Amino acid sequence: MVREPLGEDAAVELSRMFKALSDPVRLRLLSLIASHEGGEACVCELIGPFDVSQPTISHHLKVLREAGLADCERRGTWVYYWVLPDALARLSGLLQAPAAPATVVGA
Amino acid sequence: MVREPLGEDAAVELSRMFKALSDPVRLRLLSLIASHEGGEACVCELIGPFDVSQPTISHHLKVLREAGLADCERRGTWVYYWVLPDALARLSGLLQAPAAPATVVGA
DNA sequence: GACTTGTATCGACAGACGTCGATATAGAGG
DNA sequence: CCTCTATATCGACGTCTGTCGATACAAGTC
Repeated sequence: MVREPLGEDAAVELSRMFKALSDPVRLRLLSLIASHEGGEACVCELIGPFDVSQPTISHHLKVLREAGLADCERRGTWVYYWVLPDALARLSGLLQAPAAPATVVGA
Repeated sequence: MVREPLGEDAAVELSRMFKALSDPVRLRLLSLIASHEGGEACVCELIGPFDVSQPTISHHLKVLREAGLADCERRGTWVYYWVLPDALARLSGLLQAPAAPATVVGA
């Protein structure tokens, strides 16, 4: 990001991912999933911690999935979600550069 | 983020910063500023690259400022903007952990 | 002071977003 | 097959957001 200006297409794609992170409920969902044992969590464990309804949680999980930040799988009655580390790593790397102006990260 | 669930207050604050990154124009503005010589750019250089009006660019710059991602200073007729690296580094660090599950980053 | 250029603010509008209650779908178990 | 639990989808509602044109403000120049 600090090396060269972001292209228009790249900016559109990246902004979609950041938009998925731009809601407090979704951020907490993501961190609940990521910090959960085994790196995955059942939806039924993700409803209690919030003051919003079950359909709203389901909506937010869908947004995270469609942004490519998480994925899920049904196992019997339950659905389990996990974070996609590569997506987060990509965003992290994008923001990282400006913070270390003197550090040679190359190679 | 992977260590422990994000608190409600922290999530609200962080989501505000991510929201500032959730628009393609703002992402490109930020990268234009960051990649500009000297790490800062005059507003007059930030209008040409976009298809939106000058008031819209001014609005987006204000959003970046209010999110704590950038700051500005007037010098005579012109106003210069620069990125606040610490803010980006904080977001970067938050997203970084899940990407390196086996790497010991501690110490 | 009048004029010009650079930047910010204002008011309006269309579209997107977060939320809800109601309801549909999926699978397990009687 | 009926029921129960878990999850997703639907339709509606109020609010927030990105955009614009018009205009205000700031600073330099004549």
